[in-house]
Amino acid sequence: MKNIQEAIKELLSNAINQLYQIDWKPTQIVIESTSDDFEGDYTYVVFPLLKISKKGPEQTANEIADYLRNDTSVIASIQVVKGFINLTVQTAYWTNFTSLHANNLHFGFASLNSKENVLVEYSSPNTNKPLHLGHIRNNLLGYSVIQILKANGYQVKSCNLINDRGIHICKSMYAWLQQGNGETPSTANLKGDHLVGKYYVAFEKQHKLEKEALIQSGIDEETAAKQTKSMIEAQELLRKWEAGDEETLAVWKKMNAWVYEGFQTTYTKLGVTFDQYYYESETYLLGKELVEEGVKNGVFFQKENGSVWVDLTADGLDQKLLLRADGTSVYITQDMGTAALKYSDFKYDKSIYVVGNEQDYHFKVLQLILSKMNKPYANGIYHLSYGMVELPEGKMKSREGTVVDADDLMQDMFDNAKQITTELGKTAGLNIDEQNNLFQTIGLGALKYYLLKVDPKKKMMFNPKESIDFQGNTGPFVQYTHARIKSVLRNAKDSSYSFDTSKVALSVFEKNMVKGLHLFPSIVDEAARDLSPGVICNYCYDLAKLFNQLYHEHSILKEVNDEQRKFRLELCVFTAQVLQRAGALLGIQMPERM
RNA sequence: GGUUUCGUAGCUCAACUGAAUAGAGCAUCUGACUACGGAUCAGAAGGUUACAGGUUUGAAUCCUGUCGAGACCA
Repeated sequence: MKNIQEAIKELLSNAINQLYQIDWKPTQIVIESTSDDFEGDYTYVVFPLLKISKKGPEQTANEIADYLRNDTSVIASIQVVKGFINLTVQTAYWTNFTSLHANNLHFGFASLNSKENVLVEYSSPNTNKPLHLGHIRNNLLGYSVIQILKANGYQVKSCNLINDRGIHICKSMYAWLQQGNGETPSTANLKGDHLVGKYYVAFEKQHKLEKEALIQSGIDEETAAKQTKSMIEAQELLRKWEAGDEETLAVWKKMNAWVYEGFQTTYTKLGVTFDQYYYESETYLLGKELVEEGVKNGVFFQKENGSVWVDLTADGLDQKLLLRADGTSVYITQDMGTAALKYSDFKYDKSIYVVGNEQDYHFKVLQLILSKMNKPYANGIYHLSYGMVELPEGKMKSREGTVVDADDLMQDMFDNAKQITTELGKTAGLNIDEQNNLFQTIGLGALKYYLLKVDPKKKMMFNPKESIDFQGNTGPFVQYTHARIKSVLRNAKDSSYSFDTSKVALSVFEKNMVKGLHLFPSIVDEAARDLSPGVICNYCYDLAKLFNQLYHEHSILKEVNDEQRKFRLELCVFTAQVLQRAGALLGIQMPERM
């Protein structure tokens, strides 16, 4: 069966070309869904055509409508309102469509691995403190984008570049060595990442006290910050680390191992996974050869003191340092090297970096440099730049303790789900494991939906004092609808739901439902084009809402007309199937009951 | 100082990339069947899309300026 939009565009282009002696391809025609206030399924707006028709909007619309009325195989009726042609599709198209795809578990998805190779880097945490709300947004976004791309046929691999070295981890190490008394996650009864984070905070506290003392003694703040005992010692640890000092390396390995264990627990709870891990301790020296290569080719230039720069002023940016006078590299140098490494590992066509929008400038520079060097992987680099999660007081700051911890938040969501579910008396018949599973599914569903429904590019607000809703435009609303459908299906007596497509009448509600389902493929496509899980969220909500409206207006199981009842049951199957698979694109599970 | 992103209902977010009366949820108020699940459904109220110009048959959307917020680069 031909896609209905394509068929309509073809009819329209035929009509327009015949009437006005031009040659418009069907692909040039734009149609849209008819607004709810008017009768019809699809609408063509004639205004762009007026210069060619040399007639008024209504007259032009009527001419086209009259032409289209000759062929009723696809279009049942046409209404013209001012410059808008509203087309109503034959009912049989919708009933056939339902019967054809209700049980099609690939509906809306492209065939597997039919498109380019994509590498998605996401999460990329530092190892000196636990994950927070910002990381959750990153992780969910990365995971969901991967599922969306896979559904569109891309071959996708994921990676996580862990920032496991540098001054930040040395700070935690110093504080632990000073004050830790050999404390471990098990003796402290604390997740490893939280334990290390505790010492990071302890370091900052001590550093602040020492700094204030120095300022009291007349030293300016900037120098004071560098000259505290704790900072000097942490820098010393970093030097030892770089020199390969065994004792330092042992502490570093031990504390990082604690962190990884903690991270893994959080990742598992969130449901995210990675095909490959990169560690900065192994990649931070990369990129220097690329800098040399660039100097040789004249893409970069060297200043008298030996430092290497690239001049991006012609591209509207500044001159950018690539290698310091003492030969040490900067962030961008490493990232150049890592890009090369990733390319040799994955031979990607596209490399997506899920990183916050505070690094927009950085990625612009990275891509520009690599394309100036004519690297084959330069054009494939794409920075999926997402907005920060803000609190009512502003940005989260670990130093000021205004951080929403990832594990705490997930626990809160679990507790809320438990409380609400119990209050509603929906735990009957479930054993403890099943209950905990359910609370987890609902709590995480609410959290994931909440974070993913917002356009990734936009910053978003989170108020810890107002708990995330379970009603209205939320994850649990969609989950509830799915559970409700499953309940209806459990109670159904019919052995088969196949129906005669010509013997079914469509009410407004039934038709809206079918049209909603019909949209799914284009939604999956749009979500990949925009790399936006929010598109999927909004769709799930709309679809669930359509079902609930249908459910209220029509009885399904008690419908006496056999064909109509089976048709509605098939709609149930179809809707549950689409909700379940759309949810999977978001990492949200759809429970059988809740 | 330069670059850049953003500003939509009291709050949190939409708006198919320029179309018909700018839509949802939360919060507030009102209502719903002895029905297959009320975490639901129906309704009311809430808007000069920050402001001022411009382009267009048509602007929240594109252009210019102003104000405000954030981020980044010295």
